[in-house]
Amino acid sequence: MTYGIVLQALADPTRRAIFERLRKGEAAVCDLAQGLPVSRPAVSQHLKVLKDAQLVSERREGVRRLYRLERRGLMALRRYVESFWEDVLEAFRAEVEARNRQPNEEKADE
Amino acid sequence: MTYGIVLQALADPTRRAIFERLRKGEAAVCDLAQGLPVSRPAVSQHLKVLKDAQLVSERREGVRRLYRLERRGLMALRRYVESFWEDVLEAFRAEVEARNRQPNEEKADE
DNA sequence: TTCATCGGTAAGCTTATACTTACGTAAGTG
DNA sequence: CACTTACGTAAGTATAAGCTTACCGATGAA
Repeated sequence: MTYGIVLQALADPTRRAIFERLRKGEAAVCDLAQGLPVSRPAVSQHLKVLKDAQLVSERREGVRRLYRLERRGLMALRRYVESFWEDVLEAFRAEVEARNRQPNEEKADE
Repeated sequence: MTYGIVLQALADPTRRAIFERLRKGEAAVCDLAQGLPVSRPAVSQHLKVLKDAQLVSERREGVRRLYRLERRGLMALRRYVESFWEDVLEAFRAEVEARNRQPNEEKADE
């Protein structure tokens, strides 16, 4: 049930850019802001959203705060997508099979 | 780069409700609207977004239009999530290994 | 202490977006 | 033909969301 907030967090392009940047390893807020067309406070706000979605986590080192990828949010999203994927594949298989069985007719349900 | 539009489409709760409803099989617009707290035109607009994201497809049957799940959008999202997932898992394994090598440091994380 | 750096938060603005009602159109029915 | 049903779209509106600047606390160095 937590995949909703994850999807919403990843819907924004700037947040995705931050998220994808963290793939290369942890980074401080000012480092992240430097590669983006938005201000540092905007990055802070985005990081809060990502953190609430458990997509990133934070660690303090002196005066800096290093952000990194966090597994839980992505795991929730993965579960959601995979369960759907199985359904979609199953529906696809059933459709192909029905088509092969009766290529000239419509299929009945169940 | 088509996963962006997919994420944005699935970020909205009403659209997710529609999407998840179609798991049970195809449905017409009026059927979908009946189970939702929004008007039928709103559902039509949401379906357009889902269709643009290749998450659903449409088929006409008489005066009705039956919508169903479409694989391509979900496939794009799945690829995105899986590639990230591998990175995250790899980072996690590396972290665990580093922790095991030097168990004396303070790592009271969990 | 004083100063600089890092970064979170508040306030305000602006655009995006999700919703509504009203209307137009295509397909089936009497 | 008229009439109904099913949808999509246009226009307008209200709220959400992302951005900015300004401000403040926390940390570390001189």
